[in-house]
Amino acid sequence: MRKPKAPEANRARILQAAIDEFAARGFKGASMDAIAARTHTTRALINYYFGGKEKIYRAVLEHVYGEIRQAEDRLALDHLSPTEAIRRIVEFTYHYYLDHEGFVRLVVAENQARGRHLQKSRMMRSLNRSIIDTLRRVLERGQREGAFRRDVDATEIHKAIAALGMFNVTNQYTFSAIFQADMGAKGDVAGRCATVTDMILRYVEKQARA
Amino acid sequence: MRKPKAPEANRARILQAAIDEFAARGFKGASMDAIAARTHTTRALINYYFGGKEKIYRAVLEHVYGEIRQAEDRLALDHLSPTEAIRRIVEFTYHYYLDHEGFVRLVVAENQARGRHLQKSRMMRSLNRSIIDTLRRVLERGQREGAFRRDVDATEIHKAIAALGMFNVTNQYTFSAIFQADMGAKGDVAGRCATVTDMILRYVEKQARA
DNA sequence: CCCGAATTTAACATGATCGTCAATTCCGTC
DNA sequence: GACGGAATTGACGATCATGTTAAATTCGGG
Repeated sequence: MRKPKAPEANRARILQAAIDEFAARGFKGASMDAIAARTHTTRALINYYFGGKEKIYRAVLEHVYGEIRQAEDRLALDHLSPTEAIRRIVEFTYHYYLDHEGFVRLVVAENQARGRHLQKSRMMRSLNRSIIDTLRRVLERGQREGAFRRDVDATEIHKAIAALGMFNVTNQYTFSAIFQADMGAKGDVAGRCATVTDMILRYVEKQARA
Repeated sequence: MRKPKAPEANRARILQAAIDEFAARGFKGASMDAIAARTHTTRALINYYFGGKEKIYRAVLEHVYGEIRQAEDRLALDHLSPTEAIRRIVEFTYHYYLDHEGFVRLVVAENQARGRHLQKSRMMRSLNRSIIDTLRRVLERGQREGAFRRDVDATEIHKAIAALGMFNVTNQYTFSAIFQADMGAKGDVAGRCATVTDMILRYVEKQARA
């Protein structure tokens, strides 16, 4: 043991502040001083811990991606019917984005940067197999039971779920301003989530309902 | 008449350069000097024409939104069956986003800024009624003919079309990096567009097909 | 041919941000 | 209680970006 002054706790607090700052302002817009201010420390200390803006940004990305994958793995789907399992996945995803706008904003910012920082992170490749596998298992089960169509691709379904769920958060400002329709966490959230669930289910199920 | 040196042509060239620069780097990331360099002029001249970074950015937004709405209005849907009309709308939107990544990136950037600049622009409100009205007319026609469900909302459908089309462009970097699936303009574009069309049609049509 | 207003340029002043480094504080250990 | 390395800070220098201003240039009209 050497110097357990506050290294771990401090590191975690700084990381959380960095998540908030990068989510709020993007990579370029975020200020190291602002992160320091959020934690009552100094810019120099953050560099001492993480080694620069790029480095701490990468740490932020890895952290938030790890969190959502972890949450996805906690979904208990085995005892649900395929239809109910899909419904649960969609609703979980829809609300996860809604409740973690910071995560969504980080993903968007990273795409605006053309994935430049993500590519430099090796750990991503392995971390994200699980959600697709989970979805694929449900789809195959539904196909075996005769409830789902045969020609649906798990990746494509995941993409649709992500797209519909993210759009509700990412485009809430322009869309609601232009079309005067509630988006994000405002208005009839449950109703809009049900619409998305319906759309996905109608696509994967063999016969239309109602 | 006073001094028609090169004001209009210059102004247009500067605006186009600004569109490219803001699309490539976002509001904060964009540099007035970079815009000037793209047009072989100087930063001071741009300020002379537009009056500052905020102002020219607003001009950029109004211009690109005007362009897409204009293109949408050129869709000739009256002689198509409701189903074919929807198909055409989806395919048009999907490809418009693909072919105008700059527009998409501007929309994303503006949402990341929480629509701060868009709100300051009065002209937006009026400009964007048309696409929803067009869609609503098609849906009502389909309902009268008995092909479409009664409980579908035009705004909600437009949202879904926009979400699925935009995601293909906006999230191509993280998504394809993580899930090794082609996105954006790479891979089986036609096939992915067909998937989206299918999903929308299955949602609005009364009975599932195939 | 010259004037004056519209255009265009060069240079200035200001402020923000980042990384680094030497110096200082802190705390467990001997 | 002194030591030594980890933790933390304050200050510096360099870079970059923005808006302004005063000067210079251009061109149509008188």
